[in-house]
Amino acid sequence: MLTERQNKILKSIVERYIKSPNPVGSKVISKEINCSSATVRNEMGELERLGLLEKTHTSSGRVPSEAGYRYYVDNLMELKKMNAEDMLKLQIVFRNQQLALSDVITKSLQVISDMMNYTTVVLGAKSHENLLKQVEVIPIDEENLTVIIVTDKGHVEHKNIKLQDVSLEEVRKTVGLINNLISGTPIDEVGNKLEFEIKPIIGNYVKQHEQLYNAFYNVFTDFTNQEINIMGRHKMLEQPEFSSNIEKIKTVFNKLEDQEIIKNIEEDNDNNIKVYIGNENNIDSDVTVIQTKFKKGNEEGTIAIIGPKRMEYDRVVGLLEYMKENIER
Amino acid sequence: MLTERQNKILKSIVERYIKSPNPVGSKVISKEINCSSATVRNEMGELERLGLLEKTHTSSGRVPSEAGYRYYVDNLMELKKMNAEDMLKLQIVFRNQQLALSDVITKSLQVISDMMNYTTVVLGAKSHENLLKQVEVIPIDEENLTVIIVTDKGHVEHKNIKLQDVSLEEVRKTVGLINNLISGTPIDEVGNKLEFEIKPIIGNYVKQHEQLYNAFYNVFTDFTNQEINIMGRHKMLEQPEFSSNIEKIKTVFNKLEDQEIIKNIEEDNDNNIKVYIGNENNIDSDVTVIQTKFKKGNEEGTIAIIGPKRMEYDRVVGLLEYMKENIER
DNA sequence: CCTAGCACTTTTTTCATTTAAGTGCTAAAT
DNA sequence: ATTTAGCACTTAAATGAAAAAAGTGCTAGG
Repeated sequence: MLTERQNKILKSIVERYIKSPNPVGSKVISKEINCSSATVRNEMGELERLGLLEKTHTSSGRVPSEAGYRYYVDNLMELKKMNAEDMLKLQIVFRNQQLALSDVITKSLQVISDMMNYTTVVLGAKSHENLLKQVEVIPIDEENLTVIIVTDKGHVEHKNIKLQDVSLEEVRKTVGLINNLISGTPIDEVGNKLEFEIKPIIGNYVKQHEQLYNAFYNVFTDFTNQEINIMGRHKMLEQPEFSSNIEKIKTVFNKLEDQEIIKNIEEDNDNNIKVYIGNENNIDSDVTVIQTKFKKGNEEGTIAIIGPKRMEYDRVVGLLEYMKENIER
Repeated sequence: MLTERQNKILKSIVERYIKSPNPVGSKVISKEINCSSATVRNEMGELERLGLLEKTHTSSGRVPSEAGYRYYVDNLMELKKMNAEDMLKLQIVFRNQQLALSDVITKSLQVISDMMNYTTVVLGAKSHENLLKQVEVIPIDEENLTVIIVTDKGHVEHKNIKLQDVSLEEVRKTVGLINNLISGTPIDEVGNKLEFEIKPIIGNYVKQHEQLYNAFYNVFTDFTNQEINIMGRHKMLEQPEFSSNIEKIKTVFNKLEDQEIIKNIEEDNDNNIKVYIGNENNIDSDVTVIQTKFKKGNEEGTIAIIGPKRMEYDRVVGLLEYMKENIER
């Protein structure tokens, strides 16, 4: 357990470093806590021995280590209440009664991304939790039609397909079969059921049944199993630790690719706000992911905010708490 | 008019510079054309006076100026026929009979982006050319429903809306009215017609008509007037002239934002392949946009490839020609 | 236990020097 | 009238030495 003074020093170093990314020396801290810089140096040495601080070179000031951030988040950070301005911006979105929940969430995370300069993500429910609810088709012209898929969690997608020598009747009949026989199936198992339950039936009365089956099969396998929305993709460029390092930027951008992100956002078991610092997450050792699950009615998902390790933890956690509250009621 | 030799020298400089971004000196060129470096220097001086070449500093080799690229594209460039490998990759996409045209285009431009390391864009027909064809609704639950909008050009979008105390009947009736009365209207005028032709009618028999009207109004104004697909957004980071300049990257990324891009892609009147070098385009003085309109049946749009000014003009133009051919037949 | 003080380390900045690449121009050669 | 050899000159990039800045660790005394 750290002493009161050590806590104070660590907190100050973390917060100063978050404000501006320069190693923190003993002098500034000594002024702050009214003791000599030598004393602070001794304490810093101790904090370094404990693995909470690091030096960038032998005679540099200290920067927080990953463990240092962890300790800060777990023990030192005080939640700020949101400032009025931020709150106002978000209220405008939340007050809009006409937006579907998923749009409210997406829009407010867009706002957060802009005000914080971090990347934000909304993930819908996982694929095996998304059950096929309904399929609809809208004919576009002779050969093309749009297939709309709705899941029980309210995830909607549409895809265009092209069919030759298949009548609209045949399509509608097939859709009817799908809706009757396999709605309720987890999306990622629909392909299978399509093959073993639908294909044999339509084989009997649809001439181009192979083609029709293939088209629907592809629509369902293309279905983005999980709804994904990434906002402020290139906000990372605003962060000094990245903007000076193109290679880092590239790897992070790749990890933020639409499909990629799913693998990289942690799966949480509970509903609390989680902070994954550096190597604790799957994206990059230099980023922190702060995320939480939300659940309102039958809609659920995860919202995440991704920034540098020196992100404004207190402010972000405050924001997410506020988001969660507002979503869930 | 340039002499034969000047053409040769300019061509060589442009092509060498495109291969690797270093100023080209007189010595390499002299070997290539069998005359002394002094002669080449004289010619280079002349080409510079004509505004086709530039120096990066008084004693540096030459790099092509914007006019130099222009001259190269207009007079010197020889179209390469596509290499077999590139062709094969694209054929796989084109051969897929089941993909709707717009998906074929999007997927093949994705392939091109990957193989060239340039950003690619597909724009659909312009908003006032997109006429509302059909509106459909799919109820999701008590309060939420999905509205699907289809235009005559085959542009489909869906949006979720939330309605309180509005019955499904009322919604369906309203949709029926829209389909009967204002389908055929350019998308960007639908808002108006909604207000003056639909609102008065539903005012009579829908209790929450204000709410219902607002919801539909928003759906239509949110409709992305022009279908936009941007692939390989951060391929720019692979280009040396950008990866060393974060500020440039940021401005280019901003110009490549979804909605922003529409303003920045030139409007062409004819169907030829157009090359917009540096200041000739609206994106950035350091990029070149090569684009062409396509039209097949009632689907039309523009495809564009965006890269550095030193992009591989011959290869890209070849690719676009090939794309156009394949799309239009 | 705290702190003044100092030797020491490392990075950053500055400046001078050298090297490499390439030019423009002159005068001779073709 | 062109072409070319040759050389003085320019600039950027690389190298290196020296000084300045920031900060540390440790010792010895309060």
